[in-house]
Amino acid sequence: MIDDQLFSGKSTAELSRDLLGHELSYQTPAGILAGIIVEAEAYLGAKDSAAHAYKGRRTPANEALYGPPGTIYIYTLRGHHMLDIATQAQDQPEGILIRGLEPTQGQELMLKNRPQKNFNLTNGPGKLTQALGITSKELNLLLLSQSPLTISAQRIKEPAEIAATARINVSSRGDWTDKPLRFCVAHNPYVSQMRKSGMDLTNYGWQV
DNA sequence: CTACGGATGTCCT
DNA sequence: GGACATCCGTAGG
Repeated sequence: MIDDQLFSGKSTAELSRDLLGHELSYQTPAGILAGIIVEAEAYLGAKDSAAHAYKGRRTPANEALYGPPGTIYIYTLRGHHMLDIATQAQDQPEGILIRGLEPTQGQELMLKNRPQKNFNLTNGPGKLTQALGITSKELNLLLLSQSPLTISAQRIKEPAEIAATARINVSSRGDWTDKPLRFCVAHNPYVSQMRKSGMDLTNYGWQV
């Protein structure tokens, strides 16, 4: 995939929404692991009080956000690895956090990496990296196009409905706390914190 | 099935 | 020494 094709000319919020339904795949020596993106959050750089680059904060740890579109940003939070993609031009530190995946390939490997039941396999940002076997910052700062990670250029599935909500575990950040910058496939069971009663177990929230 | 609180590893101040 | 873009087990309805 050409990174520019996927990321050009759109706001980070639009890109987050558009990524739903695309397939993320990871080529490993043991095999290919892949899943459809069902949840993503946008973080809007220096002005966004919930973002790592708020007020232009720039450290070795968040350097990847300042890279060109398609730069992989891996960071750890309380011992878990998070997967982000930088979306805008160099030195414009906006990015997308991938928060939920519906597995499509390599589920046996995922279960080996993360022995958990049902949707618990990949329904959260720390969970999906564990299932994929991303246990280091090895991919940090790489471009998607130069890495074993790829995102399909087209949607594999069409969401029946897209929900936009406040971002998860972002609190007390003024106006930015409640902005609807989290996008997910409504009723898909691999969306984090999805209530059982809200799940569509027939079509998983996709158009039929 | 939901809500809550403790565990947890880095990074930055 | 504090602050986290989290996860899981347990307790209670």
